[in-house]
Amino acid sequence: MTEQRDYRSTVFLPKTDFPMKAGLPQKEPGILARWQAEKIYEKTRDVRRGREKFVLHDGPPYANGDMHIGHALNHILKDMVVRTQTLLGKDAPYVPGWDCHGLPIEWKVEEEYRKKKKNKDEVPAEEFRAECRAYAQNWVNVQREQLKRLGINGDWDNPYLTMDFQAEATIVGELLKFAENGMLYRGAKPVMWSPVEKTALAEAEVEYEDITSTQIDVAFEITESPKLPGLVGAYVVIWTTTPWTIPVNQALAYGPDVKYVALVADRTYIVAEQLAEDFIKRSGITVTDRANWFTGSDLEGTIARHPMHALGGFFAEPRPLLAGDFVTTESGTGLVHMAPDHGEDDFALCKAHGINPKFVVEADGKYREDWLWLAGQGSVINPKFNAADGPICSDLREAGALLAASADYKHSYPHSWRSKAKVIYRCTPQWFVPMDKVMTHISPKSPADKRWENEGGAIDPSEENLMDAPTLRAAALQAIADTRFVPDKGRNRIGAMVEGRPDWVLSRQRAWGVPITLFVDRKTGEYLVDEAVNDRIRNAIRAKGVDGWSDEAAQELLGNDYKAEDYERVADILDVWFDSGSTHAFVLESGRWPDLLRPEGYTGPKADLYLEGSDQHRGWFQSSLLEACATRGHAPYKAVLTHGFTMDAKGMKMSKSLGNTISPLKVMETNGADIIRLWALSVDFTEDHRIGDEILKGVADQYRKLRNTLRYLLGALDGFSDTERVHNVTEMPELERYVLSLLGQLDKTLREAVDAFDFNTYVRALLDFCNEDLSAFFFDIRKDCLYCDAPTDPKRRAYRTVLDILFHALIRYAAPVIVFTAEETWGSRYPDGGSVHLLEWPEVPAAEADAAKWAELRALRATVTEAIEPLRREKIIGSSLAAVVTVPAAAPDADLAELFITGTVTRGQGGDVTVTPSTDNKCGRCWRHLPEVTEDGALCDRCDDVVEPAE
RNA sequence: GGGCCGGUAGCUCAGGUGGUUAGAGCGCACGCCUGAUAAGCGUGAGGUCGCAAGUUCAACUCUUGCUCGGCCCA
Repeated sequence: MTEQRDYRSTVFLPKTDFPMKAGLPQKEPGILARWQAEKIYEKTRDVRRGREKFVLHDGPPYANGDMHIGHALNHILKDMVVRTQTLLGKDAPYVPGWDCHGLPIEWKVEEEYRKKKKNKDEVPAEEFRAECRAYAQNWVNVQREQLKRLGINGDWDNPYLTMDFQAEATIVGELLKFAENGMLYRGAKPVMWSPVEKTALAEAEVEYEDITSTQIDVAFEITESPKLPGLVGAYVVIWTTTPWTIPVNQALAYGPDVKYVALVADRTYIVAEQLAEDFIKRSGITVTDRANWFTGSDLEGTIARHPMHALGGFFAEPRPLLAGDFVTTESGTGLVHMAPDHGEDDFALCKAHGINPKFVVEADGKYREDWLWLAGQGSVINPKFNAADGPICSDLREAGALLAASADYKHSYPHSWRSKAKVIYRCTPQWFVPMDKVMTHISPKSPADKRWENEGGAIDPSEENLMDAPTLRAAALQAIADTRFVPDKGRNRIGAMVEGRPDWVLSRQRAWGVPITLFVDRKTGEYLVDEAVNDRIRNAIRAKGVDGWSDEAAQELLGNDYKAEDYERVADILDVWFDSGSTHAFVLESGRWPDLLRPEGYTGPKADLYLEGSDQHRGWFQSSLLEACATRGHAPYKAVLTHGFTMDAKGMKMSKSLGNTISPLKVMETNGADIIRLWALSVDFTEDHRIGDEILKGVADQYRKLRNTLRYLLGALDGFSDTERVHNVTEMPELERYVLSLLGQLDKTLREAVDAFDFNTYVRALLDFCNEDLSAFFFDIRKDCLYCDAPTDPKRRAYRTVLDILFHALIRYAAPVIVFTAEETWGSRYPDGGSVHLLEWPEVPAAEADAAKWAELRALRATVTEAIEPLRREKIIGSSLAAVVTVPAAAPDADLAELFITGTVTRGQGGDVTVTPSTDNKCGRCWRHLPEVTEDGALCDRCDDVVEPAE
């Protein structure tokens, strides 16, 4: 036996400096710094200038606190949209923004005051607002750095802030459009009011908590009853958990279909039959007789008197019994006391009967100084005030009207999200946007227009009234119908909300926000609509921000035609949702970001896409929709994409108190931004989804597989140049053509996924292709070719050509997902090749392959590998190359030994696959077992040809 | 309490209009290779499709109830 030679040095192994271990947390900041230095965002704009636009309009996060997992998910999705659209060749600018006004910031600043023992009410409003501005700006800066770190490509140097003077002026301008078009009215309605903050609250600013309240039963004596005269002198019993509303009672309500009974005890009491036993238990009365069963409608026209009627005045007025559909027999007495000041049902029912609110409870929760009962007392949310031994109950008891009182009623009750204090319904003058007023300034689509749009089809009868009456509600519903929703269920959700929502309460009695810049005529109560005045207002805000609206400036703003003393300057500020609802106006239309502008003559929605969490159906999607429909007649967006919420590993909501939060900042520190990105784009974001250690570990594994595919490509392509390229696909081996056809399929799948914003499918298809078709199949089979064939061999050249095509395709597909790794990979192959993120979607060469034949071959391949396994187990063979395989004669025509990575393959008579150990000697270079090899360690013919000329 | 949405292997996800032994990737176990090497390849074990009724010849797929979770609202 001749001496065995080591042929390792003659084998063409992959060669690359690209490390297997990523070290993302260390590497990413460096790549980021380079992008910033090279102004990658501006470069992206430059290379796409003039192309078809795709405008994703950023929904502004609130400038308060660190980035959390929700921000990360949202921005990664946005970045993916922008990057994939850019990859497709579109000009897709991204201008990030922040929501800066509002109560939470105001509260933080006030909190700091309290720490410094400073009294907020003594600080001038302008100074206070300046501190709010600084506070917001600080968090904008913090979040901006955190979002940049995620690899989000945007115009970070020029974000939009709702507190920019330009923004504030535009918001005021939008408000004045509402005013000019009669889309504002001042009304009184019970609104959620926090006596602690002394302000009305938005629904989003209220949270519900379980509390225990005092429940009381109160008797109202009947003085008149036209249908049931026998009831005069009897007492109707009402039940309430808010004793403090009794001093503002103005009526009583019964259920017209509810069955009532008169309980004879010391006096006669009227309650719902079904609730009688509960009442008897609570009050402890001894019932001697039950008489007079009747239905609620028999109470029509009945009048009672207030228990405190002896006080005279308001309390001596009659209390009518009114029919209310909302009265149920689930709890209480089946009779409800009505205080239109303090309940929505109460307000509506009383209004329908001409009973108006009295505005008795003041902003701080105390009764008015001139009120006959409990004047100046309160606060009404104080438990002691409402307690069984509190002033209300004591007075009622003394008047003989208190039948029961106990502090044991558990229920869910609204609280302010900031102060955690109880809130109340309170009637106050507020500014509203009417949902159901016909908008004469929005020209309705004529039936003819509509028919034209429907391509000659008939008019949908359900839409006919929408055309006739373009109320804000109707216009919004039409806009919803015109908008693409991804996923489609979002349409359903926002549609139901808009259909049922009440008028929009715009006013807030706070300091940090955009003013409702209206002058109200003190005599007529009408607000002033004057183009010249409005111009001055807009200019003042543009110059000075919200501080431009002040008493000092009033006369100047009004000009010479009006006297300031004749007008009330409205001091309320706007609901912050109006701010964010107007972002489309000051971001997409202002021209401050020229990249966002649409070409001359463009009409319709300015944004292609809004993309936010599903909670924004009630928030930004809706406020933007209403704002735009009222001012422009259509939605500001063509499509709305919503994502679900991120839960912990068990699917439970994350909360600080549970300690199950996962900070994206921490994940970036330990795993890297590309890992969070891959996570966000792997999960089904249209639903709620999870994150946790195990999940992140899984994502990191997927990342490693993908990274290694890229690393292999880099190594295998070492030294590849155009001279080696095989230009004609038809000259390539069938396997290469097959893989190219698979790449073509992948390309199609990915394009469709981009169009559908289905990033889960996108990432999965990409990873599966890398793992299954490349690593476990193509690369494995061609290992021998790459390592051992001569560099000039046509097969090897074709293989490397396809690897090059794959590299250029995959690096582009992967770039929007793992933005840092893609850049690292690209730079590793093309150190002077610029950024991978400026490239366009790859052109994949068309390649034909017999799909059915290849499916058969791959199935056969699986059978063969399976058949080899027993021999391995019994240690008969190790490498599959040492296996000799017999396959059915009908097996497709192909180089089977090559495909199976085995020794010789022969076709047998039967349909079975059999495997035996090879008796051939093993080539010392390529390790294949071939008959021509004279002894183990000698060369096969191919290797001999390759090695000899080189020596 | 109401509206809407969801619950398929350890993890992430596929499973048009109901139809044979419910799939993939990863992970895991075991093995191979030692020339992608803190890599690569193979084989295998994992699921009463949240639970319970019902409709049907037949349900992961339809209906109802329950349960768990989520968003929004009260």
